[in-house]
Amino acid sequence: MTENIPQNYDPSKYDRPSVTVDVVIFSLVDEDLQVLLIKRKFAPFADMWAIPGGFVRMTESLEEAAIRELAEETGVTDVYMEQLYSFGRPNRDPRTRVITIAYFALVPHDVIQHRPGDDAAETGWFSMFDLPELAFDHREILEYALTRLRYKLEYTAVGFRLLPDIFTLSELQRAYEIILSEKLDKRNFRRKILASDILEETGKKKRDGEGRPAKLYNYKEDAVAEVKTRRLFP
Amino acid sequence: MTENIPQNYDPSKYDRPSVTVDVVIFSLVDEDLQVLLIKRKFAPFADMWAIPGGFVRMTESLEEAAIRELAEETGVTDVYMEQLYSFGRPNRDPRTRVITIAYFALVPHDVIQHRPGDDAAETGWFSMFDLPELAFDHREILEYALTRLRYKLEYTAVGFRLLPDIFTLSELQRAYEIILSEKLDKRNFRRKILASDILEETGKKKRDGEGRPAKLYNYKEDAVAEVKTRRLFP
DNA sequence: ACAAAAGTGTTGAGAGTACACCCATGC
DNA sequence: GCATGGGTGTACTCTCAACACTTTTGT
Repeated sequence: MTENIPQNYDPSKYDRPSVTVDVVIFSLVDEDLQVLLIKRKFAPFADMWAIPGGFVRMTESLEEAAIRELAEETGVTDVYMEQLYSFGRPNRDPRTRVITIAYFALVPHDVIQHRPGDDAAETGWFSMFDLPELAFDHREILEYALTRLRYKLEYTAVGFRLLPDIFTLSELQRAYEIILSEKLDKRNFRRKILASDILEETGKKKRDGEGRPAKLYNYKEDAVAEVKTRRLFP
Repeated sequence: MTENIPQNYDPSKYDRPSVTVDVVIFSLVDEDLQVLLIKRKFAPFADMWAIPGGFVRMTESLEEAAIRELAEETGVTDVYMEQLYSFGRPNRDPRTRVITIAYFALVPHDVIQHRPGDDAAETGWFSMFDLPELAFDHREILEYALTRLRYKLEYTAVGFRLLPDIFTLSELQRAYEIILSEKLDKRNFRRKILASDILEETGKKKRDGEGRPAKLYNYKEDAVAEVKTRRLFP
């Protein structure tokens, strides 16, 4: 039950931890899987980088808090986001007990609005494969997020949520290769992605630079979030 | 980051929600997947059944809190348990803001100690397929837990964590059938389970009642928790 | 000997994997 | 015409699914 230690205790009587949401914001930047971090200005961990996040307000749900944090940092709302895990080691924040519910979001790079405004904190994009020193237990959270992202790519088809609205199959394959850190076979990739039936041709073609123009695809809006397939890649 | 809305705010200044852990305790009882519930004695939801849980103490981690709750209700500590999801809709508890981190545990029925002591709350086992009316959003939590349990059974081999230390393959298959609510093919089941290489023969045989005595198995202690296989069942 | 549950193999279908060449365009 | 990236098919292997009879025990 939600509380019953004894049940007649007023929950408000107990010591209460602070509760935050942290949002791991993934994007593909420069052929790299990157994550948005914020530079802390104050102790503890002053001048170190940290995952964007903040307190859960008393009137908003956890997911609303995560969406709000995401919007504050990126100006974006309609992206793939899911709850990752909750972290609550007693001294993860040296000041006081802070429990954080971590989310992760997949954001197409082209929709992100740089907003140095708001809380005026310095932000930066960092490669997931070359992270700076991080505040709190944030490295652990990022590593957990990467594991989960890779896992999801293997048995669902969320990868395109990191790409612009329309994209080529080569771009999608490159996204998968970057995140999984392994090379995939072009023909097998295309067959499987198309077999999952979540993409449709736009009829348009991408003509830029050299080479044969590529068909542009978008994803079907009615595609179920969790495409229950077998693992997409070995 | 863990908190930075502005960063120099003392986290302790914010309004803080109460934080609980709720533990969905699964067990196999009478050829049925059942869950342990507690009868509430006080408002809100007086006399309704609820998932056992309680406040997270300031000095314990979330997992420690879940283990403590589990031990309080069942007297058992060394079982399979994992964090399920965090639920935080603002009015899920009508009294005040309560965020709960839900866990689920798989407990072999034979190790459970009935303990009507402790908080003297009435407890009961209920079929997951015939639940009573539940307090708070606890029905939602239970349904989520069942979905997750079924999903895990499909691609890992945690099913035996609901059985006694040693068990027969028929007992294990029955456990899977009960939880998945579908009949499985005996030969295919045995082949797959044995192929996953997490069980070993004890050399003993179960001789009770009629029929040919069955080999008894136990699971290898060194079996990795997450057996990364393809889905075990269709 | 018979009732009851344990145990065991094979076949066909579908999915996964590996692999190499032609196509459309820009310069 | 050549450089660049896009696009395509096939053969082999492996996994999955369907399916029925024999074995060992207790009574």
